[in-house]
Amino acid sequence: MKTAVELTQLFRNTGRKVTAQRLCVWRLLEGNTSHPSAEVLFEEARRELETISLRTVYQVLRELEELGECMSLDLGTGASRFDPNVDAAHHHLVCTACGKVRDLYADFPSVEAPKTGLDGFQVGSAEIVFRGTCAECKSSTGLNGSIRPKALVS
Amino acid sequence: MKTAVELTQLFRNTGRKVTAQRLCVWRLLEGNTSHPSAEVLFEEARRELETISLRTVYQVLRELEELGECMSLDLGTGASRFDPNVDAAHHHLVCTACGKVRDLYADFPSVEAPKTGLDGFQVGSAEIVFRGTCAECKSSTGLNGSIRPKALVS
DNA sequence: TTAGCTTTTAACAATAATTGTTAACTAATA
DNA sequence: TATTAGTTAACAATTATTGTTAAAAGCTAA
Repeated sequence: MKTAVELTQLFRNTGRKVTAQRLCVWRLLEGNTSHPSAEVLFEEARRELETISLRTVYQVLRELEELGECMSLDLGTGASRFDPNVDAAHHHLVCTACGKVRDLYADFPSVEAPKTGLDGFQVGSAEIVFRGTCAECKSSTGLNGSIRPKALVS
Repeated sequence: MKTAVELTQLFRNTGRKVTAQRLCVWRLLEGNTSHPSAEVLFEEARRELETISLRTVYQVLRELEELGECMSLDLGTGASRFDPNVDAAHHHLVCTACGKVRDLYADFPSVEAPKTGLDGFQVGSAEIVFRGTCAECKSSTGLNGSIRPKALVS
């Protein structure tokens, strides 16, 4: 987790200007464990910077990703989710009812690709996605909204 | 893996007519380990049934999914991939260069969610996605095309 | 402080995957 | 064979995301 000063350095060092938008998106993401989508970040950012555009949020997210400050996750919830936690190895719990994503810090020592039977496939990373129902959705009457509103309702 | 006769029964038993389109899509998927997208299945289906439409392929895939005959996978390759292997526990190797998906049959005994620290999250399934480079892409000069052409080129 | 260059914004257009819609046609089954 | 379900074509629509353009705003180096 970087400080604002370090981030500023990083922007400068990579030939980028230190703008309110870049800092804002980064600040909203920093230490954020809710895995927000671009849209959600946009809404939050607007509270601080009323004129920020969704376009800029997307741009900044992509930059932060290029800089290794966050990663985008494709968890089948419709939109990419952004995770600032790029250092610690962790996995994800995805609620199939409401789309909420939680981190799971657990060591799964056996999770490494076998040496044989890969036919030359070179494995770089392993991600585990646990799917299920979060506490709120379990106790609710199904009013939480679904993970992909339009796609699943039909 | 069902036989054509069993599939026919299944369609009839669920009040569906046994059409050439339904059988065709199912046949193309049956025992198929290439995790094709709807588009790919459409192209293959057209060789047998020149008049089949992409719309119908999507419809049939969704039906087969509802019937538990296949599952759709969201592996970050842009389009959903369809897997007829719904019985045997297995995981996936995804080539980040060309988008190819391979099955990985390996037992990862430790991969089950911990009992504690879940805060009421009820885990239903665990999927492991290994990302890396397939043999062909490793030995190629990068002419294989990327996993998400438009999205990654920019 | 200003000039210059980068960013942002707005306002669109575009793309890709997928689903919805309608009407006409075709085919399965009772 | 009549009925009903399924298919097709031909679109429109949706959602997430990126591209584009021109104008305005804002960093920053000098």
